[in-house]
Amino acid sequence: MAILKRSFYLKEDVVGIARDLIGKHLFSSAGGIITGGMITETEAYAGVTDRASHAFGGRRTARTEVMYSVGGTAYIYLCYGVHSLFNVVTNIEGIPHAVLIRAISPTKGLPEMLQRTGKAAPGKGFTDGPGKVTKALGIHFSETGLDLTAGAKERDGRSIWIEDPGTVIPASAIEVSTRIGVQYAGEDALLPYRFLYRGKK
DNA sequence: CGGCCGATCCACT
DNA sequence: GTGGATCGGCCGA
Repeated sequence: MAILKRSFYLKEDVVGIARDLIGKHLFSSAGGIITGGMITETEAYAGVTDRASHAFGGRRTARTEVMYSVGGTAYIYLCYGVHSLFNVVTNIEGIPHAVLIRAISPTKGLPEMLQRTGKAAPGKGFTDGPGKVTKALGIHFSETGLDLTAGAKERDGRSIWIEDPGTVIPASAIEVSTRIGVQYAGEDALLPYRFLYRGKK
């Protein structure tokens, strides 16, 4: 597998990147322990014109500043005071596009993921939500701003990266729908910006 | 500085 | 199906 290069993240079509991230593999290294899995659910957040985005209207705050970083940067924030949500920043520096990783299918480091989540076995509902993905991978919102293109090179004992297994996911295996939990976004809540991997079809 | 709220999850009915 | 947890960020005063 090859680590996704900067060029993958620099494209301006954030919705296309969200779709292309389905089937890629997300990895996390913490203190030498590597965990990861295939990305099976994503959502695109289209920056200043998207009411559901934290950067809507060009808002810049200490938290959202990371969204304006160069594509290939991790934007991780705390949601509901409990969950760290992991996003991939896309597009060139200055354009706050991002893709939320909502679910993965575990492929590496399963024992560690079970330990972190307090589960006995990876049944349904194991890593099928954005808060559960970060918990299983040991990702914390304090790690926002990490460079996703640095590979397994650790910074402060942590690193996060995405690899391309080279497998082609047919369009028929990807389901498109509206985003979750963004009712407040008005008509933007109706945009088809959510992608789910469906094994067969 | 005070108050409200969230790109969620889980326990409980 | 529903409501509570839980706390940083954001906004208004």
